[in-house]
Amino acid sequence: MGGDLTTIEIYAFLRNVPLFREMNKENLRYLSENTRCIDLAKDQFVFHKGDRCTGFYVMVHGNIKISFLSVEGKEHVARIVGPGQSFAEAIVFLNKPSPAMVQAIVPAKVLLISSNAIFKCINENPSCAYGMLAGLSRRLHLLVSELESLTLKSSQQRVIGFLLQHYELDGTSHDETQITLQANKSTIASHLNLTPETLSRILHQLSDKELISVHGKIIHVNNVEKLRSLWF
Amino acid sequence: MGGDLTTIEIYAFLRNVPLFREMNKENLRYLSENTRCIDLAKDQFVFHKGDRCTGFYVMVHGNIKISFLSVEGKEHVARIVGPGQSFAEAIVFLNKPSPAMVQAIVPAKVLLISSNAIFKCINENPSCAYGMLAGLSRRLHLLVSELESLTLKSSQQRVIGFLLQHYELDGTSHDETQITLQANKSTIASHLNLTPETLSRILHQLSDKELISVHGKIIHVNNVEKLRSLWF
DNA sequence: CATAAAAAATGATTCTGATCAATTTTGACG
DNA sequence: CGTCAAAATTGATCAGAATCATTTTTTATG
Repeated sequence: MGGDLTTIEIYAFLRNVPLFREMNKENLRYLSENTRCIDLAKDQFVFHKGDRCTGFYVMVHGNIKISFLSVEGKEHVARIVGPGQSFAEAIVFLNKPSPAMVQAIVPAKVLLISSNAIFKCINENPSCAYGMLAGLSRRLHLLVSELESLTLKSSQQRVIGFLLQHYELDGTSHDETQITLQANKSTIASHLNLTPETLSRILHQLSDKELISVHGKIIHVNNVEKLRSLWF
Repeated sequence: MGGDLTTIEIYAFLRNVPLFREMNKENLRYLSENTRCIDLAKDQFVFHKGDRCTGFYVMVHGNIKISFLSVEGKEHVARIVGPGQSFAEAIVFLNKPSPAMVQAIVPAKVLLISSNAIFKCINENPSCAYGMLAGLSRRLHLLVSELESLTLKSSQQRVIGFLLQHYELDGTSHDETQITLQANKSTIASHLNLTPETLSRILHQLSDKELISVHGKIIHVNNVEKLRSLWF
C-alpha cells in the first residue's frame, strides 16, 4: 500500500478526478510533475486547524475526516473524504489558515498538488478554472443541502437521508442492497450531529421495523421504498 | 428608488463589488453592458426553488432572503443578502436548478449579470477567474463556519455570535455601538435556527444582564467584552 | 388619527435528543 | 486463542428549546 506513485500513475489518477476532467494533457502532465504523494497512518493528521496549505489534496485510498473542536472539546465531523475526492481547495484560493483539522481515520494515501502549479495552469489556460469553479460550486451545494437537513430534519430523518445517499452511491458495488460505513459509528454520528447513543437507537428502531439490518459496519437495506417515504 | 441604472452607473457599482475587484476595465465594461437591472417589491420572488438562472445577481439596495421550505412548510433562512453582496454564483457554474428560493424582504434593486458574459471574461482573462474562485471560496468558508456554529454552539451562543458579527461590520456606520437588524426578528430567528419565541427570550436575557439594549430593530451593544467572553 | 393586521413578547407545557451510568460486543495484538 | 481496550449498546434521567396559547406592541393603511 505504501510507497510513492510514479508521475505516470499520478497522471492516470488525476485524469479521472472530476476537478481536472476538463484539463488538457499538457497542463495535467505539469500538475502531475508537481504533485507529492503522502502516506498516512491511522489517526495521523494531514494538517491542523490554523495551518496553511501548499496545495489541494486528492485522496487515493483510505478515508480522512475533516472536523472542528468546540471549546469544551466536543468534535463535529464536517466531512468524511474517500478515494477520488479532493479537499482544501477553498483554503488555497483564499490563502487563509485552515478553519478545520484533517485526520486519517484509516491508513491512507493522498496526493498534494502544488498550488503554484495550479495557478500556472490557470494563467496559461483560463478554461482550466472551470473545473475548479464547478468543483467549488458542487461543494457549496452539498454544504447547503447539509445545512438544510441539519436545520429542517429530525435526527431520524438525517440518519435515513445518510443511508439513502450512500445506498445510491455505494449500492452499485458488490451487493446492490448494502452499505459499508467508511468510519466508526461514533464518527458517523458526529457527522450527522447526533450522539453515538442516539445513532445506535435510531438504527435499532429501523431494524425493528425491518427497513434495514445492521451487521457491524455493513448495513443491508431491506426496504428502500419505505425508507424513502420516511425521508420525503 | 425604482428605474434602471445606466451602463455607466452599473459599471461604477460593479467596480466596488469584491467579486469583480481584480477585473480589468474592458472586461468590466463588457459585463456592465450585459447586465440587467431588476426592481423588486417587498415579498416579491427573485426566483423559486427549481428555477434556473441566467446569471449572477448583485444587490444594489434593499435586502433579500435565501431560504428553504421543509415538507411541513417550515422555513429556514439560509442567508440574508445586502447591498454589494452577490448570490446564485454556484448555480451558474453548476448549471443546475436552484436548491433554494430567493425573495425580497424589503423593496430592493438587484443587478443580473449574464452568465455568458462572465464566461467570456473568464476565457479572456485569468485574473477574472481568480476573483470568482476567491468569491466561491469565501462563501464556502462562511457556510462552513455557519455549520460549525449550528452544530457546536448553544442557541444563546449563536445569538451572541450573530450580534458580534454584525457589531464588527455595521458598527463602523453612524453609531459605533449599535446594530440595525436587516430583517424581522422572526426571519433572523429562522436564520439562527431558532423559533421567534426563543430569540425573543434570549435577547431579553441579554438585556437583563445589561449586555445589550433592544429598541425594535436597533440593538445597542453595551458591553462587547462580556459578550465576547460568553461566545469564546 | 383610528383601526386592523402583523410582529413580538410572555407564560405554561411538552418533547426530542443529550447526558450519565452500566453492560455487552468487537477487534487488535501478543 | 485469550486478553484487554475501544466501540457499541442499552436503560434511566435530564435539559434545552419547541410548541401551544394568550397578551401586548408595533406597523401599515384608509
